[in-house]
Amino acid sequence: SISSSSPSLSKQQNPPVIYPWMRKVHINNPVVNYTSGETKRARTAYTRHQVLELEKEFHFSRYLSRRRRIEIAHELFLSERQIKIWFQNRRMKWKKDHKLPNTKSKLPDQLPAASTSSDSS
Amino acid sequence: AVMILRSRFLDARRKRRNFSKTATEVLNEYFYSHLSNPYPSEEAKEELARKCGISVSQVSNWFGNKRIRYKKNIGKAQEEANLYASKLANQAAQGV
DNA sequence: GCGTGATTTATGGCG
DNA sequence: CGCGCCATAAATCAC
Repeated sequence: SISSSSPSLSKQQNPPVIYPWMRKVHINNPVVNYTSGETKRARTAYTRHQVLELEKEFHFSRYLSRRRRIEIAHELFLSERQIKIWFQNRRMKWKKDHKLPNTKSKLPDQLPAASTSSDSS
Repeated sequence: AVMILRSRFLDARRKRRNFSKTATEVLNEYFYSHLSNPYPSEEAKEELARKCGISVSQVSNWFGNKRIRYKKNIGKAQEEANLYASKLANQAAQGV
């Protein structure tokens, strides 16, 4: 009676292994839901006005001077850090949108595939 | 003003489709066979994307969602984990 | 209402 | 040193 109490359970042999990646890592300014008891991280949703102004500024220039960053932060009631991060994220999105979906540049022009049939998977 | 509303409500996720069954199968097999560290390299992502007929970004999205949703409910995912673990074992036994 | 793929805020590492 | 890039976390959206 050390480990296996009953051999009839043939189904799960699940080791509750918790690998490091499964641990919660970003647990700042938590918000508690009292009806369910769970605690989750707060993520502010920017207002339509804030996003609109940020988009306008991004259209004007994709990078922000320190001076302009301070101005916008005050106008939109966001922190400098939030403005900086928004522009970083926006540049990443811009890159994703403006890169060709067909990025096969590393593909050798003629592959030794030769035959036009018999490919199955 | 209309453009703003369009950009806000007519973006890509409107026409969201689920991936094919075989694509999901391929992704899950990779995930559960690398459960100790389910972070595919860029090359692995490219191969998975090719096998699944989706983009590398979509592969990244899938792993991001999978990791978060797995660890949010580890117990619930055990069935799926066992399913793919036995599937892997069968494949290994048959030398696939 | 939930599942799931995509998007939006936010973090940390590294150059 | 700060700042940008990048992969990623976590919450949320939208179908």
